[in-house]
Amino acid sequence: MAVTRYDPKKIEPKWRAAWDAAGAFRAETISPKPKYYVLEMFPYPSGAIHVGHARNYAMGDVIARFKRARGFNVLHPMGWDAFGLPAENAAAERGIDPAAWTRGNIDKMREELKRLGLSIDWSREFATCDPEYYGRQQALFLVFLRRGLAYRKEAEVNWDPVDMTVLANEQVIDGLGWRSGAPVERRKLSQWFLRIGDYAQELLDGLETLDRWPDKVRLMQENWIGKSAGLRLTFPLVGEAGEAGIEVYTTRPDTLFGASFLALAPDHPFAEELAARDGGVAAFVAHCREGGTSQAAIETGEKLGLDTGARVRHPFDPERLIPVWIANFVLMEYGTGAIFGCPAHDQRDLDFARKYDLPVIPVVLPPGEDPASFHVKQEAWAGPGRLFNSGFLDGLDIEAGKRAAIARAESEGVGEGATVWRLRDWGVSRQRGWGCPIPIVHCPACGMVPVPEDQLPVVLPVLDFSAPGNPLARDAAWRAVACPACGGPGERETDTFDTFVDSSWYFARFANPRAAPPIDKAAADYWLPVDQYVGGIEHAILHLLYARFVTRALRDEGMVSVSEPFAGLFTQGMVTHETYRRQNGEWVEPATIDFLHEGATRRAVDRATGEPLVIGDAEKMSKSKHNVVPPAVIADTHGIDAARLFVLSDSPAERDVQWTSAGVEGAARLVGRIWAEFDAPGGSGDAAPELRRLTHHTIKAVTEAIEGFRFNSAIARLYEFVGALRGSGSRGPVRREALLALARLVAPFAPHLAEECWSKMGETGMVALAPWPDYDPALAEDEERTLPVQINGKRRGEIRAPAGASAAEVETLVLADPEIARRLDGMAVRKVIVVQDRIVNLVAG
RNA sequence: GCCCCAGUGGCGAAAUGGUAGACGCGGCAGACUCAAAAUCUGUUGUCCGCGAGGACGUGUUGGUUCGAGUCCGACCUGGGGCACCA
Repeated sequence: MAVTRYDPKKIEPKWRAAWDAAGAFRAETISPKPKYYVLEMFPYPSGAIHVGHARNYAMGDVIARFKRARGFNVLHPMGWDAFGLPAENAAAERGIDPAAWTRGNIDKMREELKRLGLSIDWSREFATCDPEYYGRQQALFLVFLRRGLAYRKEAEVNWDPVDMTVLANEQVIDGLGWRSGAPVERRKLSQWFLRIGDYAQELLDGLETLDRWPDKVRLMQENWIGKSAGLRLTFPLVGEAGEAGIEVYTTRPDTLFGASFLALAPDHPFAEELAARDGGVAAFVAHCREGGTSQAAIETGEKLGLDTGARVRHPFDPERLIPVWIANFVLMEYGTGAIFGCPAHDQRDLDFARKYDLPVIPVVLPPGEDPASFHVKQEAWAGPGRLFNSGFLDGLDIEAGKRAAIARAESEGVGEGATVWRLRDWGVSRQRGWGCPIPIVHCPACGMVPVPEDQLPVVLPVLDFSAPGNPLARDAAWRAVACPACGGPGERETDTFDTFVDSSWYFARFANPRAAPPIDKAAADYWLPVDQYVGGIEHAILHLLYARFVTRALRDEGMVSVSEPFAGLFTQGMVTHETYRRQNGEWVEPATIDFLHEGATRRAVDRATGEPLVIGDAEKMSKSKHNVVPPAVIADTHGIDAARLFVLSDSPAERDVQWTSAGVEGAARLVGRIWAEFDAPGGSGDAAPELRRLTHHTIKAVTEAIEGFRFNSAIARLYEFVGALRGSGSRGPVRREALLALARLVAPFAPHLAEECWSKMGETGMVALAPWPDYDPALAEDEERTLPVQINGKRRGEIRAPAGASAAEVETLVLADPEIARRLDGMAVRKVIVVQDRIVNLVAG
């Protein structure tokens, strides 16, 4: 057996130093090889790498190392999504500079990441808080401004009245500010928006081309974009002069004759107009605003309405007058901010009508119902049927009714078919200090003036978080600046960009991160799109949609050539860990626990006190639950290779994996067994043909598994191969071929081990740069097959047949087999089904 | 409420419509050891049988098929996304 014990603590750092020294993972700028761009979503520098990061980057690394071995010029970069709230919190709590805190975290995490043995081109590293990066982002914003894709409008923010600061949505907990505990108010501020809506149709259509994205993500984006087709039409106001009317949007124009009220959003212009002259309306509108739009208010919120007294005429029946209400459930941001209510065929409208005693007029007759006796009681009918009580629409089905109603509205000039999107324009202003400053100067004479490109970057000052609020807004010296247009005194914009802006173009910057322009066109044309993007499902919508939008906007400016930034997307699962609590509910660290096994049951006790602990569900690792396992601890015990093998082997890559110490020990055993094969002198027997076949079979299986992201299956094949290698007791050139193949197959998963094995075989150069092993398809399969034989679908025996034997040959063999004949027990064979090389089924009776 | 996904041994899981449970964990037995740990070997879906072997078995229930974990219908359970979206 093995002569030496495999010691990852010594071996792993040795090979990392060797890769570094050789610059092994530097991507070539110009190369005759085909390119392959692998990218994992870049991390926020929180301060520590956890096992979840390790799994994420290990997956990308497997792909990167595999593609490199397959002859691709691979780009596998790393950077830092470095702006954001945690730095501000740390700064406020500890009175330190957020920049220094972030830089410190980056330095720490870079070292931890390097310990994972990732094949990253570190020469391209950057952080979004580098002025060299965010200054170029400011230049991109100028492009958006120039193209009319950026604009300013009033929008609501969460305002903490005690801390006097704007809160991010995640800082509002149950309607209260997370620090002050004060009820959060809605405040209107003038803010910057990007016109993602201009690209709604293209972003929707583009999803069809993303055939290497998970269906789930495409579907989520489709729903988020939320295209809906309907009718926009105007109800004329009674007693108002001329064209005055209220425009509504509906997806159910077929039910127009069932309209019994109109409802306006509380902030609808006409509602505000009414409020200005009617105290009752004003009070109601104010009341609606108070309730706010907090999650709790919406979920438990009562449907409230107020009859304004105004009346409109039905567009298809001018004699019919319809009351105009204001209702708290109507949103100004969607459609026209006004709806018509058809209580008979919409549950929410029905609830509202019952509450305020409005008429319920059925206009869709469900199949099998009698028009004379059909009534809607407490449940609206949203199903199919024939229209009735509906004038010119009578007798039509719902779809025909929609078309007819739209056609009539258009011919009479009262409305038109319209498309409405759920997708809203992207609000990018944040009233935060630790972010990319928006490059605008407010000048009393010239208004809003963009900072000219040659005056970029607008650099952040040293931020003082000792007082509440946005430090940029408090920094008078930083704010004061000469107007770029007139030279008079101006003030800098104090909003910074949403951090999603930072992450929506970084992949293009990696193509040449030291280039003078934001994006080096030639380099981007070579590297983009990202061939394989890897990240968490939590970014399925926002980050991935914003990046798709920004890429298109930059394409229209001629800065990149692609429309889609990410050709392939893989969404990986999380790493979870069991949780442990004392009887009093306190969380306990796994490292301080002893586990007692009694047969198949397992108990946890406190190592120090022996107190029995409650073993809870596996949950995402988090500090608050004390179930975090830092990779450094694993590196010191089992080695990083074992950790990489374990997190990739125990579950399919897209699913969560539960971290267990037993599981890592199993992976560490595999590491030891692989090493033992290389370290052992070899057996005395010779099973050459079988080993040769198994070698080729394993190469084929592992290759296909990696290509399909089935890393768990790939590693299972490695386990089998090592087990067979040990059992074969083989020696000689066939064994050497098998070991060299094994080292190369292991390299993407356990790269340090693979290098050590490779060098043990006397190979020069590094396995990280060695080509992937080829297999001979003919050698990968057995020459003779065992075919199960079924009788009437039940397995009743098996026969041996040459690979590729024809149906007739197999049939002859089966029918001649005495055991099969016995099992047939005199039954006549009516039909023989032969699936080549797989199975035989006899239909008998 | 709408949309989507998943249910397979004690556990994580595998399986182009073709031998269900590969591989790992855990368990059991054995080897090595004074002993333990580590390591190695064997075994391990359930039931019946001394055994050869047999029956059953992929959430439930129907169907398609020579053949269904896989395809289709209904239902149950769990998970995810969206949500006063007109």
